[in-house]
Order: sequence, then C-alpha cells, then structure tokens
Amino acid sequence: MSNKTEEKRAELRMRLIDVAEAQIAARGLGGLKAREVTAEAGCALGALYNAVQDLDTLVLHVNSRTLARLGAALHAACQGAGEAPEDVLQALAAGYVAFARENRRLWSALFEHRLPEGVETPDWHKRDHAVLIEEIIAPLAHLRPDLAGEALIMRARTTFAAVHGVVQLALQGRFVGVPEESLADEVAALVSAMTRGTHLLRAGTGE
Amino acid sequence: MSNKTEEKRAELRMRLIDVAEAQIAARGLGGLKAREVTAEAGCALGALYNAVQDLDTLVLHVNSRTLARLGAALHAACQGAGEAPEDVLQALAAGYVAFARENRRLWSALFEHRLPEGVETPDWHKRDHAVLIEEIIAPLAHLRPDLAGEALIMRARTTFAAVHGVVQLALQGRFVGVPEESLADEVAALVSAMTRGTHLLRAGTGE
DNA sequence: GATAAAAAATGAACATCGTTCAAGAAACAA
DNA sequence: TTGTTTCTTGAACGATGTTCATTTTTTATC
Repeated sequence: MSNKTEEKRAELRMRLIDVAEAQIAARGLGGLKAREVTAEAGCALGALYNAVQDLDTLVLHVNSRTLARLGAALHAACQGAGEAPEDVLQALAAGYVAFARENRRLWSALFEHRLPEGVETPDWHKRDHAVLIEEIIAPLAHLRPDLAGEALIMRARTTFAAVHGVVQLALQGRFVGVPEESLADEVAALVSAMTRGTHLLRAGTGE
Repeated sequence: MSNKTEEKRAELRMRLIDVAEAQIAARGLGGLKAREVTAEAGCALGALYNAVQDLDTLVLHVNSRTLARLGAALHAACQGAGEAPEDVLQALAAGYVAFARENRRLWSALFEHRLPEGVETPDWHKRDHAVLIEEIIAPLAHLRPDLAGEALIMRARTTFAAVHGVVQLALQGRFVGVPEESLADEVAALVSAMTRGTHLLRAGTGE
C-alpha cells in the first residue's frame, strides 16, 4: 500500500475519531451510532469499516485519546502539589475527580465500554491505561519503602481502584454512591485514611 | 383485575425472572435476549411486555434477587467474625469478594446495567441496594464515634465504593485491575489501611 | 349456563442497530 | 495507456427490542 493511500486512510480515520469523540461527549457511549458518525464525517456507512476494524475499535481510539488527556491532567496535578507523599496522592485524587467531572461522558466511556466476550483488548490500547497508575507509584514508594517491583505496582493499582470506585458510583448517581457535592470531600477522606493507615503500618504495628 | 388474573400474571413474571436470571448467569447481561427468554419460559414474545414493562425492568428484578442474596451473604459473613470493628469490616470485604467471584455475571449485572438516559430507577429497586452498606455502618460507627447520621452513611458508602472499585476492576480483567489471585490480599490490605487510618484520625491528629 | 366485557396470548410487522458485500469509481504501477 | 489494486458506496442482511391487530381465554353479570 502506497504512502498516499495510507495517508488518505489515516486522514479519514482521524476524522472519524474526531466525530466519534464529539458524539460520545455529547450523548454518551450508547449514543454512538455508525450511521451518524459516518454521516457527520462525510463518508459512506461502509467506509467506516475500511478505516477502522469496527465500531468497538473506534471507541478504543477515542478512549486512548481520553487517557492521554487524563494522563496529562494527572501529571499537571502532581506539579502543583507539595513534596509530601500524602500531598501528592491528594492532588492526584483531586485531579482525577476534576477530570471525571469535567469529562463525564468520555471518562465514563473508559470503563463502560466492553469488547465482545472472547475478544482481547489490543496491546496498543492496553498500554495507554498505564497513565492511571504511573504517578501513584513514586509517592506510594515513599510511604512503603518495603514494597518494590510487582508488589508496589499491585498496591498502586489497588489505590487507584479504590478512588476510582468512589468516583464512579458517585458520578453514575447510584443509590450507594455518594452525592456529587460531597464527592471531593469523601475522596479526600479516603486518601487520607489510606495514606495514614499505610504509614502507620510502616511505623511498625505489622501487617 | 381479579385475583386469579393477577396471580397468573405474577406466575409468568416469576418464570420470566427465573429464566432471565439463568441466562445472565450463563452468558452475562449482554446475552439476555427477549426472544430466548420467552422461548425458554414457554410464552410468546409479546407476552413479556404484559408481564413486565420491558427488558430493562426484567433485569431490575433479577438484580433485586441478586442483591437479596448478596445481603444475606454479607450478613452471614458478619456473624462469623470477631467483635473488633476491623475484624467485621475485613469479614464483610472478604464476603463481598467471595460473592462477586462465585456469582460473577449476576454480580456484574448489578453495576453493568444502565437504564436509558432520563429514566429514573424505580424506588422498589433502589431500596434493595441498601444491603450493600447496611452492615458497614455499625463497625464504622465504632471507629468513628464522631460521625453520625448523614455523615456516617456517607462514609459507609465511600468505604463500600472503595472496596467495590478494587473488586470490579480486578474481575473485569482491566489492565489497571489487580490480578484475581491477589484480589483477596489487596482488598484486605486496603481495608486494613482504611480502618487503621481512620482510627488514627480519631486518635487525635485531626482531619 | 349463556352472554357480554375485559384481559391476555400470539407472532407478524416495525424500527433501529452493526456489519457485509457486490458493483462501480479512483488511484496506482508498469 | 492499461491492468491491477484499493477505496467508496449504499443496498441488503441478520439481530434486536418493542408494538399492535387479531385471536383466544378469562371474568363478570344476568
């Protein structure tokens, strides 16, 4: 396949991702329709399947973009924080809450979307999820110098997942979710308890 | 409407819920099809919409059942635990992990299912979600005697959501999720950190 | 028990999806 | 220029949830 051809295809793909992103942002993941995306992108329905494997793949591309923006937001949140590990973790959590609220539907799509059973997530997209825990590792390592390697990464995932759970149930408006007004406070309290509990462990009471 | 009529309708509804539950357990929420459910229940396609408002409502009924079973499991987990608040919370978390693993697809449906935008969850189903935090309140109140009423309930929701987040990302097999083998340990570590951190706060360093 | 009214059961039909595919148009290579 | 590859197109296909006119069953009344 020539360069020009691949360029053309990439251009249409980009246009489709743009439109899909806008549609998800406007109407949610469930509001993404092949016919509307192609109509808005100015191509035929079938052209979508030449530019991209299928609609699921298109969502993955949108999600990769969102993850990149989220990664940048989290990185920025760190810069503005103090040195103490707890300060960094609080800043990260607050940044996560802010991003989720400001990008509700796109953020929601990150976890709402499911590939058909038996279909494995492609590696290029898996890698993009790393930003969710990258910035957690350093401050966590300071709190738990006894942890390293795999165990440290594990604990970082757990830390993220805990905060994420609170944010997700809250923003979904679930019965057991916290109301959105108290979300920031509750997350702060959670991070505070987690870091101090962790720190206490290090101090010697044992695990 | 006579008694006999209502009885008949309730019987079919029960049969439909049974079948729907089995189908979700076997093939997941996405594998629930109106045609298959009615075929297996031995009624016509249209009969479903006389017994129940729509397919979404059928899912809510299945979810209510799952919540009741989950509530019983959590209650049982408490009984077998010690007196100390942390022991109770650990037992609850372990019970939650066990239930989720043993009832993967039905448990998954609880949080996977979404009503169409703008449709409010009916009250009878909302109430059934209370079991998720009921047992958390008492031990949490012991750890935080300064909290009461609304604030205590809030913190219970946050505690549940944190544990839930870790379980959900793990069992979904997400990249940032913890592998299933370490799930129990990570949840235990999280609960430990949360309770000790919480306890530490009570001890006086202030919030 | 006969009969009228109400309810339920039925499955064809409809609307809306994602996806495929045969045919024509365009781009490329020789 | 010509033959080959690729892309584009939109009709068609197969699922799917839901509706609806029709038929069947049940209930209520005399």
